[in-house]
This record gives sequence, structure tokens and C-alpha cells, in this order.
Amino acid sequence: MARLVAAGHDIVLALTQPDRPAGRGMQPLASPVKRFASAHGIEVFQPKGLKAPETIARVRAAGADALLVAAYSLIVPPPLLALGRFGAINIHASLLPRWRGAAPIQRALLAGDQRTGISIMQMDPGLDTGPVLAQRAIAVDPDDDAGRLHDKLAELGAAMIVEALADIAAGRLCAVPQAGEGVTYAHKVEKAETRLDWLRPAVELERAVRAFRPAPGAWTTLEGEPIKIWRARLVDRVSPPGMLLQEEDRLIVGCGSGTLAIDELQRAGGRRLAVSDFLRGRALLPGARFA
RNA sequence: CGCGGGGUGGAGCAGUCUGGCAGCUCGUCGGGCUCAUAACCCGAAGGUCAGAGGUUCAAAUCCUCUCCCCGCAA
Repeated sequence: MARLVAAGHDIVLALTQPDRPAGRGMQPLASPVKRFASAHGIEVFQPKGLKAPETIARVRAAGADALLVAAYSLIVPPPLLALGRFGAINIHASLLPRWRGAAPIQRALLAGDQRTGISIMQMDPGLDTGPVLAQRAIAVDPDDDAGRLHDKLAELGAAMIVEALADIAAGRLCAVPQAGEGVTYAHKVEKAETRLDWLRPAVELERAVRAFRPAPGAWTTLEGEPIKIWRARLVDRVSPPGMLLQEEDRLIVGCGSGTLAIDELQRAGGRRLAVSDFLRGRALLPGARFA
């Protein structure tokens, strides 16, 4: 959004989710979109959904050339898909048709994809099924986490949407239908899958740690209390699944196959700690294990 | 008023229930040992116990309020 403003586009209306109680104490919190828009004098509209006739009328009345959608998580009804001269355009953080849906960045990391990217697409009634206007790939670094990958893709997406709008206006862009093969769905991340299952291979668990960083965090339990694992790497040791080994100020945990060295973790109620600090304040009993 | 944990020398923690000498593992500084070392030995410095008020002969510890950090849930 900042880049669009910088590129001289006139944003006539910003749609974002309603403020809702969130965080500790359940205080209503305005979305970043609302905060940016308010700060820049852009009108904000926060409907609960997009289907209501009066909502559609309101959006139409804004008289925009295009409706841009980025990470909005509401289904856009058909009347709005044909809005203005350009229709509804979505910025999606994957190389469609791979990872259609809600959590493309996390799914790409979990799957160990070596590349991902941004697709600018013409929206149609399906879930990220519309024809692609522009697509660009970037490499996924082995130590990328969801936060960093998100930042990289946001940067790329912002540059691409500015370009794409210019190209569309000049009639230089044509929409290419998505390939029928290679379709995968990026389902929303569920709490249950952020728990590390030590029977799975170390390679997968390490990916999970990165996919769920910086939020919500991959976790396990130690002596019945939840512990988040913020940073881990593959090491060559031998230990049964979940079993902890202490090597000086290193902490090794066995997996279904292979082992992980834990580098940063966090107890419930505590702050994030480097593993050396964690071990200093808490003597590890022999036979301790993650579960 | 969504539920809960926490704030103690520079780091991480114990001590709080049951009030009575400020403790542990590290780090830092000095010395020793060693061919040598992040190893080992000896010694030292470093604390408004988050803040304010209250109870008490006596408060890190009990009571009240405030500030800050975090987990769950959403």
C-alpha cells in the first residue's frame, strides 16, 4: 500500500477487517492497514463481510479502476470481481497453481520448497484460481523463516503490483490461465500442527520451526509444561525420539530420523532464551525428554 | 473486567507457601597452574530483591496499588 501511494496511485477506499478484541486483555486493535490508511488520510471501510448489498454498493460507489486484494481472507463476491476497468486483482504469495489458499508462505517452507514467489492474478469466483497476470520467483534460503520470507515476498509483491498496474493500463499484460497440473492447497495453519512430533524426521521438524517463526511458534512439552522452540538446526548425533542430550551448553534432541540441536527456546511465562542461558538456570535431569 | 506465569549483582535461575545473615550455575576482574587453553585451582568486585504505600521488633518473603515482560485463548 505504501508503494502504491509512493507510485502516485490514488487509493480511494481501504477495506480491512473490523477492529476486534485481540491480544492480552482483549483490547480492540486496529489492523495495520487501518493505521496506515488513517495516517495518510485514506478513507477506511471495515465491513464484516463483502456479501451484503449495501457493502457492495459502498465499494462500487468509490468508483475505483481496480480492486486490489492482498491477504484479506474474505471471499470477494462476483459483483465486485468486475469492479471498475480492471476488475479485482490479487497479490498471492506463491507460484500459482501451487499453494492456493490461506498460508502459502508457511506451506512452502514446510514442504521444503527451494523456490517460491509472487503471482499477480485476476480474481475469479474460485479460491485463487483466476488467470495469472504476472509471476516472479525467488529462491528460498535454507535459513529463511516465515517472517523473513514474508518480508521478501511483500517487497517483491509491492514492486510487481506497481508494475502490473502500469502494464495493464497500457494494455501490455495478458491473463494466462493457471496450469491444470501442480495444484496444491495451502490450508490455514492449525494449532495442532505447530506441536512438534518427535517421531517425524529431523529435516521436517527443522522446517516446521522456521515455518512457524516468528508466529505462532513451534512447540513441545518438557515435564508437562509447554516450551516453544524458536531455533534449531540439524546435527549428526544419535538419540531416541524426544530424548534430550546435553553436550556442554548445547541441547540435542532425537527425532524419528536424525537429531536437532536446539538453539533458542522459551518457557511459558518466560522470554526467549539462547539454549546456553536456558541450561544455566535449569539443570537438566538425566532422561529428560520432549513430548 | 477472558485465563495464567514472571520481574532477585552483567546473563539465566533458586529463595516467597512457613517473615529472621542475599544463595546457585555462569560471566567479569585479579592471582596461580600449564608448552598452551574457552580447561583446572585460589581470591575479589558487583544488589534501591521492578516501583510506591502499608503491617511487623524484623519484609525479597505478608497486604494494597502502579509500571514492565511473557504463555494460553481469541
